[in-house]
Amino acid sequence: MTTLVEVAQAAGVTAATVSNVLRNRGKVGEETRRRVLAAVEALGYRPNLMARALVEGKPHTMALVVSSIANPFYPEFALEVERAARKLGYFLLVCNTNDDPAQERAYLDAVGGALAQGVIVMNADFVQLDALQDLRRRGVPVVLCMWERPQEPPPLPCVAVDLYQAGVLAAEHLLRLGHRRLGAVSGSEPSGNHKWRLQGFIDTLHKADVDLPQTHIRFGHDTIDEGRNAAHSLLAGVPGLTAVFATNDLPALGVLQAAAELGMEVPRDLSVIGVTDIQLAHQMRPALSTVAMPTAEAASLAVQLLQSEIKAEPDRPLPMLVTEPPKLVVRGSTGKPRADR
Amino acid sequence: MTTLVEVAQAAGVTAATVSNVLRNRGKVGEETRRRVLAAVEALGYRPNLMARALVEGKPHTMALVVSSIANPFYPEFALEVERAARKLGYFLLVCNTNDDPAQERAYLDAVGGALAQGVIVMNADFVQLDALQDLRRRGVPVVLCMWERPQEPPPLPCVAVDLYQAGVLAAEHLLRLGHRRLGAVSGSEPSGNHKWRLQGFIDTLHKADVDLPQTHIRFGHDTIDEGRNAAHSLLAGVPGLTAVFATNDLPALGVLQAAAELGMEVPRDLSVIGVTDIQLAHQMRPALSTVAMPTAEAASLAVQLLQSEIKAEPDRPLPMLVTEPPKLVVRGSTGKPRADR
DNA sequence: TTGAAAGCGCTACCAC
DNA sequence: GTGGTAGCGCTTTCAA
Repeated sequence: MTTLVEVAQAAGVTAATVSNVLRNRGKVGEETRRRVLAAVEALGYRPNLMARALVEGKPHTMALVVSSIANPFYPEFALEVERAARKLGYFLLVCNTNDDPAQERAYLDAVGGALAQGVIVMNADFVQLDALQDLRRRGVPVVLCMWERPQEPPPLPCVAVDLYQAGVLAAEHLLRLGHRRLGAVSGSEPSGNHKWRLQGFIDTLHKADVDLPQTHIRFGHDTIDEGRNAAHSLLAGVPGLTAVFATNDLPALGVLQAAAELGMEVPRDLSVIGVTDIQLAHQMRPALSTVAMPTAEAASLAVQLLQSEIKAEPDRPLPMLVTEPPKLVVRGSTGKPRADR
Repeated sequence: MTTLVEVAQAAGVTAATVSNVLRNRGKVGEETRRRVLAAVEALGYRPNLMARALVEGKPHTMALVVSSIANPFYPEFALEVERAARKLGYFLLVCNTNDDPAQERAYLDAVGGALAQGVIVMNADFVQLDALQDLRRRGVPVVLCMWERPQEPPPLPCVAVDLYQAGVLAAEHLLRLGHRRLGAVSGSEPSGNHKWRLQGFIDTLHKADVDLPQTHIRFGHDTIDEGRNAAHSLLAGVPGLTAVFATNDLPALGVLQAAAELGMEVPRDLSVIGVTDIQLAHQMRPALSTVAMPTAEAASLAVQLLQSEIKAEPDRPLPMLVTEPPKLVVRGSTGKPRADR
């Protein structure tokens, strides 16, 4: 590996000068600069980022902790985070925990060990808020992203999206279409993150004097397969449903499949709506109606917030950035119920 | 941030001893060790990875360069690479280039600057083999992964999968079912990476005296949407097709959708087969028949190969690791053609 | 068994 | 403008 000193020797100057040239820190003669640049080129020199990070006291890296990169939402989100981070001059280290607490700890320790200057953690059912608080107390900038209920903030700096509102929008849409017999499929456990979305849905139905009994709800995980299974159970257990709200797009796609398997036509026999608007939502046929999260905005806010945490005084009050509200996106999977229902 | 020296002071020893305790480099008294560990715990000390990397001459990091993390294959693959890398004690830095050469260069420069010890680059139409060779000449360990034609190796260390064979398997499967009027949708340009798969398909048909004229082939990119469009064009332009081979799963899913939109039932009216076996392939309905790539194996071989490149002599001959051949996976999207066709 | 000291490659500060 | 030099936090000889 070529080092600064070698370049300096080749150019007949000293390391300090080479460094000045490379960082554009004024004070460099035009001819010297030329010679240095030539030497850099000739030797194929690349500055050692580790050394630079060490002396500057910071690696130019942010970390993003996600639970499962296999869930398509995360790559899509990571893409946006990376874009935002790069704009600010950071590399992004994607840390995939596979829902394994040990692995999450390992990554957080690494970040604590200056692997990155700070970390964005995606809010998920299993995140250990106290571990994150510990990390923050030790001085590591931490941002929790995609907190779902701005009204009840977590004990960490966070980016929040009002997803109670997502449930409201979904319910209003289905009610407006005339649905009165509804079911729901949750992509998390009853006490999990999706509870707000579900509550928004239920509350809105109630206001319209439509009931959503427990028997019309299924809980599971955030996958197509579990959505399909839940839908089979729901459609078999509760005849006459005309619409299903899934708390996420992946289970919503599963519901779509279950409907197809049962010979139901969507949206004629069953309307289906999800939440998030992942790419698959519009790529499927029928395309999925959904409540879109402001993904790119959340990603960019998270990066901004992390940067401000990196620069912030240690004991300022907990900041929370709230995104635009989610938005209804109507596609082919929702429609009026059949007149005979 | 707590440093080694602070821990040492707290424990009443010197930095060297703390280091010895932490690295388990023998020669430490039982009681000293205890005191040191206590101090580490009390101060919440985490070793600075940058400093360690600097003195050891290597960060414990590998980089993976992918063109588009939005393509679901890459996250699935990255997951396996990370798993394999972690087993060997490396962190994985996922570098997403978005098919942007400038961004790719930036990442490769960073790796050249010791951001990572070496880099695995996913083979894609746009990878710049010469840029990678330059990097390698500069002493950076580079592995090209998913080279599609072991018989014609690239000028870099690589992990190859025989995907000509994938075309062969797909063709044999369709022929065996009785298809004689076939079409193909390629997820890359005619001269792109998928040419081998397509060639395997064509050659195999020829051997069975079945022709695949140029008019039965559409070229595009590796997405659902382009697959759908290509299929619409194909099915409109060539009536009577009974089966379509897509060189990748994503376009294959697009073909499935186009068929549905045209009111064709799969596999009764049209058989569809893809290549790769991404997760979506079995999650869709009908589930997609496909030729599965040995993804996990390729990932693990890539990591192994990179590690051996990291340790290798500079001028040894170019290594190539070849995976198991791809395997046919029959699901619901292929079947016999209708008797009247 | 423990300590002292020399760097790893770089930046930043202060002389010249 | 340019050079010398002191560290950043750590590991690793080599002495004690």
